[in-house]
Amino acid sequence: MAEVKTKATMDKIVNLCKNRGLIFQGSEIYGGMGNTWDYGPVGVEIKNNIKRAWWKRFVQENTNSFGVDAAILMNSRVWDASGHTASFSDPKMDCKECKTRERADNLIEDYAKKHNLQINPDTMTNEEMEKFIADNKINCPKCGKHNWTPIRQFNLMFETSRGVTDENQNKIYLRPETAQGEFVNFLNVQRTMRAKVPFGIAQIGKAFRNEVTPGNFIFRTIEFEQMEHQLFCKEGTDHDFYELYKQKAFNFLTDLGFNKDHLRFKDHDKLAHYAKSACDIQYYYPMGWQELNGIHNRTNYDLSRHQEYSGKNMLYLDPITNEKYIPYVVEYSIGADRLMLAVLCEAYDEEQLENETRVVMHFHPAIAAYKVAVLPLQKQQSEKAREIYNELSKHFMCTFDESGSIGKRYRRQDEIGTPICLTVDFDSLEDNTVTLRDRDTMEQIRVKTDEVLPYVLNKIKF
RNA sequence: GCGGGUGUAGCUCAAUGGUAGAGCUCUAGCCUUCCAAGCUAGCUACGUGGGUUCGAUUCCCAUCACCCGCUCCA
Repeated sequence: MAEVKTKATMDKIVNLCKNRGLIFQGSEIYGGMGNTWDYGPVGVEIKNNIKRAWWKRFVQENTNSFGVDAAILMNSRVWDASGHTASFSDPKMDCKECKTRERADNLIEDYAKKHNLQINPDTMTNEEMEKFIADNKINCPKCGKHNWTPIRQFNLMFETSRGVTDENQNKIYLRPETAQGEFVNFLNVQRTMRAKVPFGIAQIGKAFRNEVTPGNFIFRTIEFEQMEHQLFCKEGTDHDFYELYKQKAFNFLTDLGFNKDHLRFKDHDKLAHYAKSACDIQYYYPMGWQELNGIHNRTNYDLSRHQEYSGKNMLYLDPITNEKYIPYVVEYSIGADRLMLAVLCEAYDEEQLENETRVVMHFHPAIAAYKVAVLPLQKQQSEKAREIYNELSKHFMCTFDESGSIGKRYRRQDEIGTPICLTVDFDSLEDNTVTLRDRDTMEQIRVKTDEVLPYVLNKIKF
């Protein structure tokens, strides 16, 4: 692997985002709210463009794929079926002596194994577990002392309630992943789109996890957006689709402008309960190699579970062979916010000019917030520049800036990655030509005003 | 969630038990025909809540947020 180099540091990215209107701390005027971030005027454009590019590649150009937008709040039984209710919540206790945290059920399990006891902590209540640990003097495995806090339930799912609250009766969850929205709509999509296996269901949407984890800016947040594609296929073809989507995922990133040396595949050491095989694509973030997206072979686990829990028949009838089977699922999932962060890091560049440093975001033009910045060289050209701005704005996002020197305005646009600066000068008023200045090369060309639109549209194509 | 550290303007940093100053940025005006020029004027801050005190940005407590480490991340 070639040596990985990047000029981006997390500090520089965070500062740029704050100063240029990309991303602000959540609830900032109230002192903030941990691990939440708000996208500003520039950031929301970039994020939307990222989502649009992804949707184009995985829905629009993928003939046998269909989009959905499922509800964030789902019937609680969904999470029973998915396994989240059981495995996303842990009974934890802290050792008051050495401050380590242990899972109570694991402590009991280890103790039972050592003493050959037939005990299953999964069937015990918290009170029973506390009593068992006290009665049997189970000590802290780290410091050997016995001074535990009471058990506290750590549920990674955000809870809320429906209607007039009656404690547990109406407890529902904010979805901890979007995938179940695709699975529960498998039958609906298949029937209404007359879809034949293999086909895909894609979704972009928010998910929520009540984690205590430090976030690394927008890398890990308690509220995040996932972009997912579930491919439903026949057992036996699953491996080939798994490899295919690994490649598609990788190509999507390189098409966005990622350097291949900043990406790598990483197979999971430990597989989740549903997965037959699992692989991440990692990106070389400022804090090191971290997961950017995952490709999982989920087998027919999810649909089988939903068949079991919902009582609905999830069998697919192959119209040619007349076979009936529950399809396998190859999942491709990428975090929109993580991708946003990776795109920012990848685009970031500093160029040393004569006496100054030029910060440039080399986004793919399709990703840039503004496609064209319209700049009157002097205020005398403002009116003409406004006309051009109004016309171009009908086709894509533009920005207008008439304050400060022209060089300063170029710098502002460089910092948010605007690919084209359009300058209106004296001659423009006479002969209807303008100067287009390229963000990456800093080269300038002179074109007729009616040539601008086709030029830009061609440039921003993804 | 635990331990340690930090918190003054958009940013980087000062000073002070008697309510704060600079540079950059930003805004307005002048000037200027294509890469952060210059001149003039201006906006903007002691994270929040208590306590001690005649008086707290400064001392104390709590809280919130951030940073580092741990823990967690099927």
